[in-house]
Amino acid sequence: MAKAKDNSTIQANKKAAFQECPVTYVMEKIGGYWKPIILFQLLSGSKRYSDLRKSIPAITEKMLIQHLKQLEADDLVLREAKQVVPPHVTYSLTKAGQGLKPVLYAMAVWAVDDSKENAATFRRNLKNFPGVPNTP
Amino acid sequence: MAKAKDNSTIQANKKAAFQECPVTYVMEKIGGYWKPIILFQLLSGSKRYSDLRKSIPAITEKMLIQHLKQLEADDLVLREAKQVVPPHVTYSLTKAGQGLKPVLYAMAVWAVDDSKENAATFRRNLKNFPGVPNTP
DNA sequence: ATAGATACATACTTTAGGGTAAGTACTTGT
DNA sequence: ACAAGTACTTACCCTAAAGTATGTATCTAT
Repeated sequence: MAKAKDNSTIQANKKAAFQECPVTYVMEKIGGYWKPIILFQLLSGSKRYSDLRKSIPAITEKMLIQHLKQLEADDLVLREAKQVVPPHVTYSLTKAGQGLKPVLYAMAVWAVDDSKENAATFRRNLKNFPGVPNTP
Repeated sequence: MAKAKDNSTIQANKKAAFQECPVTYVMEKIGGYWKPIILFQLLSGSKRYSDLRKSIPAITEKMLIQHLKQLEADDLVLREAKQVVPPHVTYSLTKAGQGLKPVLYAMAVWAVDDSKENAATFRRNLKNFPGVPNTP
């Protein structure tokens, strides 16, 4: 993981929010660009490291293991390695990880609703999203 | 808002995830240290700017309006200003904002569950959290 | 012999977001 | 005359997270 300075306001705030706000607690565990996507992939069953890489082509290996390690440390995914050579490692959701299903589902429902209810806004957002050509 | 380079991988990935992953869509809207806390404050009813400041003492004014503006742009909160002088501005949740209630609730439920189920891990996390004295 | 597949690791750079500090405009109370 | 309260704004700095690039060990197939 990335090193973290012990005495910075940002860390203090993070800690406070982490302790007091359950939503932040969840964010810390499933936040970031890749974690939700990885978790989503694992919702459909256990996968090998290389399978994950293939099903998420845009992710770099660094990001992939980094987040897998983090998810493992947070007891959301389980790593199982067969002691063979060519290595064979599978990742799956733990019980706690499975428990996130309703949370992810609630989020997905809201997202679809929200992007439908104001489809115009949604499209505008996408248009104004940095790095998107205006009329492709 | 903070500037964002138009041609960066991070923005491209963000956009892709934003488009494809509903969870990321939600994260973009309620993620960050402060947004959940602000939203939580507004769940209990509309509040004045100064009230929000008082109920979230640790937040700076910059962060507060910055996120309020963002939330307003995302149509999650509604800003209402009385044209008087001393200004009088109230913020409340829009319908879309209210719609987040089940999402936030699901997250809170999971968080409590998770931090109970492995209370030891939770405490260890807190202990190892950067900036926390080992035995206060 | 060498290329490819497996599952990582590690050094180094960039960027988005969060933080600090100070200022604005206008009015009321003392 | 001046402090205090209202709701912001703006310029500048710092750090954590994301990205780039390359390396490692072992075996199999060609």
